[in-house]
Amino acid sequence: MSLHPAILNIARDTAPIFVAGRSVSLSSQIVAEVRDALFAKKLKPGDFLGTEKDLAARFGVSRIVARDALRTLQALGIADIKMGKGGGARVSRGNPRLFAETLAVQLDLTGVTVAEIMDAQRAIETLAAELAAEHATAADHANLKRLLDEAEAIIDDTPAYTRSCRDFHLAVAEASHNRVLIVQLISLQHVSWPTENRTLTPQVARRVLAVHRELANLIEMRDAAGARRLMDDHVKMIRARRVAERAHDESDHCC
Amino acid sequence: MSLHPAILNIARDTAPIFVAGRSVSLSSQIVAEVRDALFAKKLKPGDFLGTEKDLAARFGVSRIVARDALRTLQALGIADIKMGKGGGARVSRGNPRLFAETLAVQLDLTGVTVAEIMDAQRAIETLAAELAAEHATAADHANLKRLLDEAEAIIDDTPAYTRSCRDFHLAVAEASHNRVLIVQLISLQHVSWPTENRTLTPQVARRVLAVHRELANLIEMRDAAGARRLMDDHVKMIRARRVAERAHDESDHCC
DNA sequence: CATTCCATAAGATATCATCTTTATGATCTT
DNA sequence: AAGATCATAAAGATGATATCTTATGGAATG
Repeated sequence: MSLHPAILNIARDTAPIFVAGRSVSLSSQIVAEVRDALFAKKLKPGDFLGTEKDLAARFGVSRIVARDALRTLQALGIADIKMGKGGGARVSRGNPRLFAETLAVQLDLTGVTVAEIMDAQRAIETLAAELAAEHATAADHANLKRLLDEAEAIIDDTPAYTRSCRDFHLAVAEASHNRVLIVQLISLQHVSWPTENRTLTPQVARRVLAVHRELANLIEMRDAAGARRLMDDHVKMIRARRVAERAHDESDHCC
Repeated sequence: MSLHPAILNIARDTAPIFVAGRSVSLSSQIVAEVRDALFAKKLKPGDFLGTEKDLAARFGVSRIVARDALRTLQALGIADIKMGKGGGARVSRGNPRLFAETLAVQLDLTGVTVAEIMDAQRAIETLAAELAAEHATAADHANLKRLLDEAEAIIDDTPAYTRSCRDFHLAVAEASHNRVLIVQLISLQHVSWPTENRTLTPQVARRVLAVHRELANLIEMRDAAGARRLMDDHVKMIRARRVAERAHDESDHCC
């Protein structure tokens, strides 16, 4: 039997079992079933969920319904679907990127401001810096230094330097070894980080690099409180710049 | 024309336009188109996306493909779909609950620990307390007091008291008036907050209530630094309790 | 206020197209 | 002749299409 028993307990009969009232769609019930099985540890990443035909047969529904359910599970990042022989749906390993985009969409739809995002980013990054100072490994220290050297080499290439700075901040979060903070930072960067940094002057770029160097130093010296304070000030500065940029954009659009 | 122009620029011909290679599915291309239109501010919440038939006709695909795309957009929280006359798909207003569940699933799939979640929660809640002290309105203060009185009345009803405490923490986040922090806290609570609190003694419950009262006071007195410090200690305490509970559960399962 | 009508999503069924893995077989090389 | 390599076919799966029927929700109608 390829399908996990947890999935089967609802599809125990050949006849359709969902027909009562049809208050919610059949596909959403399948989705709920799989999600709950996941939370209940009856399913784990990598487990085979079955092919479209499998699911249709087991739940006593048409292939369309099974497809709808798999489309939803796929969008939710719960299932990975492969085409071709040996294909079908499997329980996904986590997908931070997909999740980051989902958050980005939701923040966009909610209409949050840059200030709100940057404040949340400050919350995440200050703790990340603190925990990085406590938990960073030699590999983390080396990675931070590599990024700093790379940044210094491309300091005049504004787009590349901006990307490098983003990677440095992410590397600090990775050094905290807290995957929740990492995922949240990726999400927020996806929304907040500019693709082009028009107001970045060489002077500012050098000051930012100096702060990053000091931050890497504090982390390596395991000065958690110092790293937290410096990151706090640093992100406050970034926040001020972003808010100013946004205000400038708005006034541009008005005129 | 009911559909937004941004959607149309890809469906400019009657003949199928996606046929080249079919390297990615037609439905995913429609999804990408809508998502990008959203990010590019060509679409905003409430905008009509069209009915299944509309989309199928405009993109030159079958109704099933349009369905698949709508299923995905729905799962991503981008589209709301209504049945019946006058129905169809519209761009969604934000849906924090959906998002919270998505995060919960991803954290589950990634296999993060309680400690990681509680650390992230500390980051969010300490800043929320700080900002609440700065931005809370009279309505926020009243809401916090109402929740405290409610908690005192039901302090012996453990499940209800646990829920009330969760609501208090959420109310603090709401008093910060930062929607990103609110959404993130909802997500984390969805994963971390126990449905039943077996190790909660009356003594601990009273101490928690006292801390909450002091926190509400500091917020009302606009003592941002004090509120932050107190929340920091409070969440650290909660973290210690949760980690201990989890360790106890693990050992239970082993024996 | 209840009823009817109708547009719409939800669901079912059948069929074909396309993709991907796997097995097979022919050909080339040693 | 044995083995390696590449082309090809088969099989199993999703992707896509067409055409139905059914359930639902809203608005017009009585």
